[in-house]
Amino acid sequence: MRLIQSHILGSRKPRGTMFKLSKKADYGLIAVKHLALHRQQHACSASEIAGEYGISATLMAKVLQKLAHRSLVVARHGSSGGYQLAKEPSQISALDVISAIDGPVLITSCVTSHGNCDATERCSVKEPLRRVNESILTVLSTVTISQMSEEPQEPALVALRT
Amino acid sequence: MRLIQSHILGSRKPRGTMFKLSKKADYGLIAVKHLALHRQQHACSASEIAGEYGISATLMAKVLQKLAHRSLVVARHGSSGGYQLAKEPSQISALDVISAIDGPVLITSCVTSHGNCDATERCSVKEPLRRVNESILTVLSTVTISQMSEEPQEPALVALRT
DNA sequence: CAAAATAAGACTGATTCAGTCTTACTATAT
DNA sequence: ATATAGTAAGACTGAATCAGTCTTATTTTG
Repeated sequence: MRLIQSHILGSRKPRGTMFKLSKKADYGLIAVKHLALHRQQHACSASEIAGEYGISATLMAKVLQKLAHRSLVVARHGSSGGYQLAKEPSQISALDVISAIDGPVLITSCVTSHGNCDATERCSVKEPLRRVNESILTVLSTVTISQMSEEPQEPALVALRT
Repeated sequence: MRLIQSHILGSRKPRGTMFKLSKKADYGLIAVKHLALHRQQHACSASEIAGEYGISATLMAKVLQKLAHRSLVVARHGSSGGYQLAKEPSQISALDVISAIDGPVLITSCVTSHGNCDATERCSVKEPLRRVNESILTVLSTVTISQMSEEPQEPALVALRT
């Protein structure tokens, strides 16, 4: 017998749409925000954070490992160890967290980091989509962890190249 | 023996990231842009458009069917039939096309159209992500098909609620 | 009536994602 | 020193989704 639905957030559900954060990226944001709130206190262990939000401890550990790899958090081994933010919450963007876990944010496979399509170039929407992609990157990099810990404030303006 | 790599754009490749348009949505944008360019001329058949970009005809047909369902294009049956845009290219946004094919654009499962998470609400990032989601919707709805058929112009400004 | 087109749905293989498990390593605290 | 509590890392599994195909029916023109 295998445990199918093991924690609150549940197993995979019908997606309903593309354009979605992976759950791991989601968990990463939760973890980083948690660390931001408990900053200056003790280091938080993966299990501690996981328990707080009803997420599997080992899964949260994996997420935090990736964040540590990208130097967004620092890990302290041993008992009473755990994770702490490596930077100020205002210096960490949502994009930092998401791309640390899921890799680069690209809305199409055409828009690679080198700018070339993965196939013969008859595709006519590559360039327009590249501009859309940049706008989304701008949005994600504008939102910081410290902002995510506050209430809504002044709307910022993001340039959208059309 | 089965034909594995049947058309130019190729079969599935490692994704490398979340936050990506489905290929069908991509094909939808290509098709709509094509129809915009050949506007006022004859109706374009699915096979005609598919052939132009090296995409499977039946697959392109399915994409166009979804677009017709959402009244973005109109279908004409019979020989010398095909598809035509139902609106002006300036009245069709990238968001229209993408959501017609993939469903509503939601960056997390938490951010449903009803605004409530699919699980117990300990999630602390739901509200910030909802605001990010809105910004992305704004970006996508700002880009029109007519803009995608032009060269880059003036940057537009999109409000980002932080 | 035949040809060419759309319409719609079932089906398949590949891929990816979420989550688990296991093993090894490391540092703290008593 | 040694037990303990933690991180580190990778293999593994089941489920879900996606891309694409195939088949059958329907509609319209010529």
